[in-house]
Amino acid sequence: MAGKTDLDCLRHWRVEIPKGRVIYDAGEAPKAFYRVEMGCVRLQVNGDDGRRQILAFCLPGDVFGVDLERPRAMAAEAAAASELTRFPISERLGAAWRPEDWAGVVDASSKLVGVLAAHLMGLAHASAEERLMWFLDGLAARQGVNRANGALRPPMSRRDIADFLNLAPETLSRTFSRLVAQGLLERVDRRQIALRPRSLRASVRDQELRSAA
Amino acid sequence: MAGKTDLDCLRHWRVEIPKGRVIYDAGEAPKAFYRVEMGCVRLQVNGDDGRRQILAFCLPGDVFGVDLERPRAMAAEAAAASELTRFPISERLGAAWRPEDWAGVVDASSKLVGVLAAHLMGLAHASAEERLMWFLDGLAARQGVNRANGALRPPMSRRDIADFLNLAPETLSRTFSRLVAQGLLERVDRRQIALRPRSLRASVRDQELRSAA
DNA sequence: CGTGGGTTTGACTATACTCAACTACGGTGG
DNA sequence: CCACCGTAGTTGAGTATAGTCAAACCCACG
Repeated sequence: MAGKTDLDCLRHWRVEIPKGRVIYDAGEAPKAFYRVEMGCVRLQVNGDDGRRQILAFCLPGDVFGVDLERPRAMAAEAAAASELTRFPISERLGAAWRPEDWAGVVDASSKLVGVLAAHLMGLAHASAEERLMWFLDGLAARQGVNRANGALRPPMSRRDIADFLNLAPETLSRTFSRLVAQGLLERVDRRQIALRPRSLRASVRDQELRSAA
Repeated sequence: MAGKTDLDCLRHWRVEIPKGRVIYDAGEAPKAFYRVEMGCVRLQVNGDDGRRQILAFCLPGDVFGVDLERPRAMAAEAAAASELTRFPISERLGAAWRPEDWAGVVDASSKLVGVLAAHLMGLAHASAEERLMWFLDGLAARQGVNRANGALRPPMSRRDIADFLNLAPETLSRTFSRLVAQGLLERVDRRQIALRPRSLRASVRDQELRSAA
């Protein structure tokens, strides 16, 4: 969702958002779009029965809220204390925008489409273990890992991850434990996780199968 | 996904697509976007294991393929014999486009985001019965029903519906039967379905509960 | 008239959910 | 500084829902 073009030519400023704050809600008229500079924002749809589905996590560099001209289809909330750049949308929407600006917005929107498509695919026909590994791999690729020990530090709560993967929090927790038992993950400390490199996983699986046989 | 602005000012022409034909594939460079005039197009992601997830069905009036400037995240195939309007994308992407044209593209893209968000929400935490009713309600709202008997005629195969709802075809079939048994649906003929109006459903549910007690 | 793909039904299984208890951490106040 | 409390997370037992494998069926097609 990172914009390739230079959005900084548009009017913008920084804002700080505490954890849990609603940035915009579903149904609102769009007044701005945003870029994440620090922290983590979750895009979500809230069901009428209190359930929620998290559609995407936005990390530093990601642009969100570009679905203009209509009531917001989703809400955006800070999953962690965050710093954003806010790009207000004027009434005379984009009349002064250059083609590059439009292309940047289309690009961001297209990226969101790609992310949602990948998400839908990730959830489809995948077991809880596969979903979690898919999520962690994606997170590691986007946010990077500690070079020393390969540790990963998800900025969002377990609850958020569960709602993202469409799992009950209990199932997520159990799945974590199972992956640790299989040697695919390691708990570095309370909030850090070390991922076994992809290249080693096949052998781990083999051991698993051999010991089962 | 219907474009509000007048896309017809852009260069375009009609194309006919037989059922099952691939319109574009995932990973391709985008060469055009399209509007459905007749028939039905499915947007899908194909898993490496032969599985596929259908992300959206595009009906007459819907614009798709506006995710420009990047390899396609998804494939588009004709779910039924279709007629499309093709809008080619020139190399000098949109240099000659007016702001309204850009707005139209952003609008179509935003709508797709909304559709995917709704889809993700529809699949999340919903039983097979709820998913199917959600799908049929949505289809009836978009495509309309036969005024005489309220019958609905899905243009896509059961297999497509199953892949859209992330259900096994067998489960979908069973779910149809269960809803018919509950009186929420009726099979008019082989391919037509009559939906019980929303206003009557509560009473049907009540009967169901009373007979169970 | 025969063949074949898409669809329906059946029996069994596996996976994730629910309900519930328990634990560990972080923040707060004495 | 330590005790307390509340929240988030983990673990356990039982259940329910949808998936899998397998077979029958039906209409459309040649």
